[in-house]
Amino acid sequence: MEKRAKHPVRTTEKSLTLIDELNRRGGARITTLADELSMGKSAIHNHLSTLEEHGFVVKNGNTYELSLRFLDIGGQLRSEMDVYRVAEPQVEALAEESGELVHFVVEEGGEGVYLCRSKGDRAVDLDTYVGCRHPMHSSAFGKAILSHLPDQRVEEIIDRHGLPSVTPKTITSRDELYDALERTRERGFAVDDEERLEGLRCIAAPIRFDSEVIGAISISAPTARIDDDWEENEFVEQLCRTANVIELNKYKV
Amino acid sequence: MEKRAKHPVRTTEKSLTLIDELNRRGGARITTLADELSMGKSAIHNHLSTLEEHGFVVKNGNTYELSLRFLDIGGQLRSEMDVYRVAEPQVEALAEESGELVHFVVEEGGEGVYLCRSKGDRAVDLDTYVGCRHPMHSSAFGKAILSHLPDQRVEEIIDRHGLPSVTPKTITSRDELYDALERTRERGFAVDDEERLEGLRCIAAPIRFDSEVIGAISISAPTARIDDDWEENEFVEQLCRTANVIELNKYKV
DNA sequence: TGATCTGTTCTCCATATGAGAACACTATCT
DNA sequence: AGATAGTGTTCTCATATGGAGAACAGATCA
Repeated sequence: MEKRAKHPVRTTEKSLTLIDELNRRGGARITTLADELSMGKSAIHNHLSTLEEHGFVVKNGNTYELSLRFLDIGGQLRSEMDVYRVAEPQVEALAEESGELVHFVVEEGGEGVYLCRSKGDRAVDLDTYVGCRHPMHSSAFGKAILSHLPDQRVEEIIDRHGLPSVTPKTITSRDELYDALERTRERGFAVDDEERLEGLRCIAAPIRFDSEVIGAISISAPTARIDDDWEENEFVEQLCRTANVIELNKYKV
Repeated sequence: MEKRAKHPVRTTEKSLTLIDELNRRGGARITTLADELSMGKSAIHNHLSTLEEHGFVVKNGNTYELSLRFLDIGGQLRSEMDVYRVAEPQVEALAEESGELVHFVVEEGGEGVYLCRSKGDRAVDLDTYVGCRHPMHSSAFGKAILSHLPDQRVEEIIDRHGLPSVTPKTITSRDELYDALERTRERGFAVDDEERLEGLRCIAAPIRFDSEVIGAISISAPTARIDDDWEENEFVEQLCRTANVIELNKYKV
């Protein structure tokens, strides 16, 4: 259900395309961008100097880069979310207790967005970063969240993003996904058994408030350290207890 | 030395103004924005739906808000900085060791940008967040960085941002500032004695690489817990040792 | 049910955009 | 050093396009 703007502002779209391209390349020169995007040099120059004047772009020599203004805005958005403030210390505590990699994730636009990340002392070093996005169907946190969204939302999300496969075990059909969500609801937590990265298992618990999901917390570890007899798993208790603490603390805010 | 674009793209400026306004208000409706910015409703509608289509804005009911896309871009910028990757674990370690609030900051556009923040177990709760910006002259980290920048850069920064006062003790003249920078160079670390917030003292050490400053690390605590006989201060050794570790680890990247 | 808020769509003209050419630098080569 | 080939920047003007304003469509309320 991609929404198309009826009257898109083409000039703004050009600026946003430049931002995307700078983001992708980690900075670029005017000529490079002109070649790549087949726009005139003067146009690019005008856009970039406008973005620079407003602090969204910085110029190092002749290379333009996105500025930390994005981190400012993003950080502000995050710090204003009640659930983040409550979850952040708990994520750290769980990372320390479990020794593994712990994330806190919320959903936006049908994708999962990592808001917190904390590494325990033997944690694997995934290439996630605060703010990065990941599809819902191929992750434990995604299934934890989806399992408490109305079916209609789930459909919208699938329609929008599809069910792209990233490993041989990724769920790629609607039926499989709905089965997995059903099992997640029964168990109270979601699992990802190498569906997102081979050699990696994750478990995730939803964070609910007033019977609405507002995020999920997850533990990621090598297959060797997470037993796939889920009910017996030592991390499950730690995870669910932490999720519960976050839910309860949320009431105090 | 504010750079004015010779041929600003006015349409882009309008979109950026909207982003600023949404940022300031934490979301707004079309009518509100139209009244506040004295633009037509249709114009605002076109801009916002364009921004939404490109994922920079999300619509909740009739309220438009900035999306976590900003956190994505900002987080990516941060995670790609070598110095961040090296500093982050050290900031956590220093927070744990000192028990206080520790920040890692870099300079951009003449301001300090917080890249890391970690709280020790008795840390004060400042309203800083990852990505937030603060003037250089009224902070320990700022003076730590300025003290290793060429005078010409320091002048540019003062010209651009002035020396605004935030407490009675804030440095407000160039002479005072240059004296403070001189003392900082002699000591090897910078101090802020209630110059930024009454009741708060900070110490900061520059992080240098190839004789260039690339950031600073700081400890903040209530005046009662930081002795103003700086040379005797227990935190100084912890701080400078950590700064040194970061500088050395940076070579390995 | 009608009144009064919203947001959305449409049309059309004043206006801002950007291609392209000319210019000004800077670096590199001979 | 002087020539050459890259840059980024400025300028102009024909034309695409942005947005005011009006009309429309939903929502919310009395």
